[in-house]
Amino acid sequence: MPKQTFQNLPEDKKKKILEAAKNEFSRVSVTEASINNIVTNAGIARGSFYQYFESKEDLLLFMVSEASQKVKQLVEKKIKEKGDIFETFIFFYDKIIKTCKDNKDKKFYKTVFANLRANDNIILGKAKEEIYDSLLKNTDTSQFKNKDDLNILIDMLNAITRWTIIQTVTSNNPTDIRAKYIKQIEYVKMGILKN
Amino acid sequence: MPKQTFQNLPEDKKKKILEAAKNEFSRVSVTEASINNIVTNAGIARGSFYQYFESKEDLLLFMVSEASQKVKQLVEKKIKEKGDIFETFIFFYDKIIKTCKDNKDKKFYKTVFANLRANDNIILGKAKEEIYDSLLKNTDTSQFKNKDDLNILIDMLNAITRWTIIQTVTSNNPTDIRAKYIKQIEYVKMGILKN
DNA sequence: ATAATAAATGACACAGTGTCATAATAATGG
DNA sequence: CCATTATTATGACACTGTGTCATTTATTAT
Repeated sequence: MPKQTFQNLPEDKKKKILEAAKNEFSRVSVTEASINNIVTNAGIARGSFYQYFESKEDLLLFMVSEASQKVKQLVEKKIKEKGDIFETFIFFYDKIIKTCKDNKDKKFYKTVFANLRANDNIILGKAKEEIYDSLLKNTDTSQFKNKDDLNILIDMLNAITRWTIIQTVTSNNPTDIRAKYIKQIEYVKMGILKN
Repeated sequence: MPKQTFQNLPEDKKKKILEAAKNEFSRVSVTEASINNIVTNAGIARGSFYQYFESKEDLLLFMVSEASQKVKQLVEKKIKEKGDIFETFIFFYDKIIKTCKDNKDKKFYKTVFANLRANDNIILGKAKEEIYDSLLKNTDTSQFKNKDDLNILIDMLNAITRWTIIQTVTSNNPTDIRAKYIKQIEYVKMGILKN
């Protein structure tokens, strides 16, 4: 998290810094991102950056955690509505894709998602565990063959969804990727084999 | 691919360079890896590195592509035996994990896998497409509800397997991760819901 | 032995890193 | 109001790393 010094800053200065950061993180992965570029574009001194943030990773995490928090709330609402975990994952997928495509942050999210580490989740930070717990607690398992395997199911849906999101954001024709995704969910529900 | 100059090198010199590289790539991701460290440990001049390789990415890809090639052959053999795609994926998983745990390259593979880009596959380079084609061609779909969805199934199994491999390599108690994985495969086959 | 080809070298100019002593600014209170 | 204290801003500094390239060294062929 950013240091107090950053929180104390006037809004327009914060905004300028975050904008410069967004540009840089849209250009390249966080590892390749240059703090020099950020401070130059934000019009602050190099030393100031380190007054505000521990590192560029700290800054990026802060930038995405707001969005994570929003998605988390929507997902929690959804699972509580009907307890349908499949529907909720599709809802989650659609929300993420919408966030990525809708606005001027498109490039930013594309770069961020494409450069996630192998075991990073789409949702980073504590929101991740909170969503997981919420799904565990609120999923209706009455139609499941085995209620004890909910966590296994969640892991599986997570893996599939994560991969699909990355394919979608990275690719050019996302429409049939979504269709594939829906089919995959269907197979998880009903199985691929004849009985 | 390494340049001809590298291929021409005497075996022991090649080996020394590859060893130094393996050390560095075990330490940090390829992005963070320092060519300086590699050349120092290999006892060659900085300039020489660029006589041998385009970049450090080039070098790393070369180092993993041999292993990829081996796994590819084993997987192709397996799918041709019985055409059972589920069994083949589990076989693939086991092979990869074995490669990772067995030998002194443990740290190397762990670092490599943990630092894959979001849309990198476990198998990199052309071996990836070759495996995919081989699975498409040799899978027995006679028991499938819908034979046309084989590619969708492969994508799904790939997403699950990739995620599981990364969890396994990254984690400390890999045993129950494998058990979970087997259950997930089972759900893909038979479905999670009661009929 | 000599020319031609291939391999090896490290200095060079450049870009970026995190730190830190110091300077500028703001806040507080007597 | 000024003096003191606390907060914020700055950029020079020492460092590590980058890719290039003209030059040197070694090898091969004739």
